[in-house]
Amino acid sequence: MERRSASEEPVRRATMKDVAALSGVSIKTVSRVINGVPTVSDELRDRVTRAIVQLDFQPNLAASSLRRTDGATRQIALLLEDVANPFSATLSRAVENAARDHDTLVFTGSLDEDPQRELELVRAATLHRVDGIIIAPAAPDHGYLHREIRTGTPAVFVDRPPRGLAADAVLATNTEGAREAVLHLADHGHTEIAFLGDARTISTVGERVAGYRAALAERGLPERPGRVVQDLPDTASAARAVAALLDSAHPPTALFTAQNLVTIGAIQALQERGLHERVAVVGFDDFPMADLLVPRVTVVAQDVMRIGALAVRRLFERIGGDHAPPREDRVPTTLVARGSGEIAPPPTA
Amino acid sequence: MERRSASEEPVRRATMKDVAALSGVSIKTVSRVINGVPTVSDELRDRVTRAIVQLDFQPNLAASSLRRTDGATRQIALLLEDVANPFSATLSRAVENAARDHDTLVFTGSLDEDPQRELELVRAATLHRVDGIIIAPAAPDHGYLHREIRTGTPAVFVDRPPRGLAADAVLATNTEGAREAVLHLADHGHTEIAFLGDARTISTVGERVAGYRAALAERGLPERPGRVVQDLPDTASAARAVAALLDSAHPPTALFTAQNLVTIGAIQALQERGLHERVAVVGFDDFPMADLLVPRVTVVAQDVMRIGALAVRRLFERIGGDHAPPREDRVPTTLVARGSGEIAPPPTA
DNA sequence: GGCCCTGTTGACAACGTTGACTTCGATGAT
DNA sequence: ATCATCGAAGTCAACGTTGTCAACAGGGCC
Repeated sequence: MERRSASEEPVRRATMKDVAALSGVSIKTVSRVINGVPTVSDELRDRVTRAIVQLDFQPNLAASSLRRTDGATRQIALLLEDVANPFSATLSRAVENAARDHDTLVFTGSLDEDPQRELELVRAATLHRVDGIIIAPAAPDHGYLHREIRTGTPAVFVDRPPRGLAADAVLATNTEGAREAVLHLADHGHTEIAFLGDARTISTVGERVAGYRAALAERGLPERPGRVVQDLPDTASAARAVAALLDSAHPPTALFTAQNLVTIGAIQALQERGLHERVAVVGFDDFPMADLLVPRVTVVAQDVMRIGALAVRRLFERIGGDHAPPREDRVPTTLVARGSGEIAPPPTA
Repeated sequence: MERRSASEEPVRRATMKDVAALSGVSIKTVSRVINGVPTVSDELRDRVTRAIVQLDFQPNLAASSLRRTDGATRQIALLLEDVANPFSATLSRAVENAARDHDTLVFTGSLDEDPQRELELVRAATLHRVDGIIIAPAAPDHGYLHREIRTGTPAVFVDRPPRGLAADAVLATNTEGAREAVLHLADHGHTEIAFLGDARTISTVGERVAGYRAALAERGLPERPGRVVQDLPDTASAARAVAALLDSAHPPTALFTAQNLVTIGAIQALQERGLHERVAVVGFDDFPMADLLVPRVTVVAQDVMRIGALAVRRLFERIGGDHAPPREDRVPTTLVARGSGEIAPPPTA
């Protein structure tokens, strides 16, 4: 009768030494087999391979990266606003997929728009000696990253460009996307179009405002005072801002909402007043369920998978030793017309 | 005139040796200061601390975990169905927050319901010597994990229990939640309630069917043939299944949709037929936008943050050396009535 | 047959850190 | 004054791997 099964006992992991002993070769030869060095005879390679399988040997990556010249750890960090929001989650998936091709694992971390948290997470990432960092930054200045880049941890920015630092960036065509959204509304007859966006400290907001203004100018429309509302941090404040606009002397007939949560807040406000079939809305950034709402929501969608894939490619070029000057890639947006952006203005303005 | 700035040159990272040299002590003393060993005089501690700051020294975690007896790497893996889906994303956030308290970074990986991918990712995780694994499994059998657990990588299951392996699990009260949902529909007058779920290989589905049947029995309602539809892998197939039910001889007046994507597919199908204000729906799992749809969607919500926090706590107990028999924690669900679940059946049945 | 070259293998040190042990001087008891 | 004791510091080896270099065997060439 067996008591607590012997298999419960913790078991030591096999090392190269064990593999070497079992296959009757030197440790170095095991190392060569593991790393695919060609100058190993077929016979030894066979013996070693069999021993590896038999012992379920996995090389110790820590020891390996400690000794190797490049010190690669096969892990990168992905720092995002919040992994629970759709944009970040999709990006995370894109990065994971691309990193898989490089046999690399991805740490994800959420910054919550908190510069302090950004510092901590970058610090944690370098402590773990990640091979590189992809970051959608929260901090207003990224000079602090210069030190990390110099010590061999390259960084690629996504969604938002670096400030106070020359580094690679993969960004959406914010200005063009916003312009297209507002032109779309104008071309459906709207002359009274409001802009709603989140914190103006976020550089994408500035670009989107610029696109909004460019479109108005292009169609010869005036920008009325109070029509550009910024610094809306969440859904609720966006809803309040829309309510205030609708109560103003000259309510807009169309809204361009420059961010996800703002779009949702705006829709809530319109629904509450029963105006969701009357006031046109185009949002920046697609979101799940956008085509289940009534009306279905027209958006300017970012190609998030592409952004992620490009960022990873760029990062691995840097990891591979590319020292070319930093580059900024822009990924085009797509207008997805679903209904809310095609609502015509009321006949009498 | 300076050419390419000297600061572009890669810089060697400081080691304990550098810190020791600068502060005039032995490497061992530096190690003691880093690890907070009390038997260091205040003066030396001061000198070392200053040198650490001056050199921006960060200990090499790889070397440390290589040498330490416990071999801790301060990283855990979180393997999920797909980080881009809301349940997984929220869980990911919960785990990240909890892990932060342990100065631990989190690798996330997506399994896509692919058992092969699960094996690969677990393998990658142990290759990186993570301190532990939290997994929402895809594979039908987890015996393979026994080896990893024995070699010192504990695993905690979330959302779905382990099979063929004794391991900790943190799960929702699936049966009770489903029962509550169906009772809710019955108590609003429905006698013709359909069940729609995803792949029956997923154990949660079985529990939810059980809850459905329990509720029917409790209210003395018969289970009509064809009313339990399973194996709906995505939104589109769920929509088709609902369409088929509505076209049947005895269409249900209420739907219990046992998973996120199924709920969304069902709503799409109802919207297409203009029945979304006629047929009652209660979904398992909350989802973003559920309260923006018309009608707003009644759901049985899981406390995902709690599940994540419990899983991390349990994992770190294991990492800390707890050898108690595996435990299964159940986290209660909450019914959130929003409208779609309170639609009454048509007067004439 | 001797020499050099090539191709395969192994011995050894080193990566940066920590555990075990030693050293040294000061303290306290006798 | 003497010796055991203790605290604070240091020395050394080891963790598991890889880079460097040396050793060796076999083959082709003169």
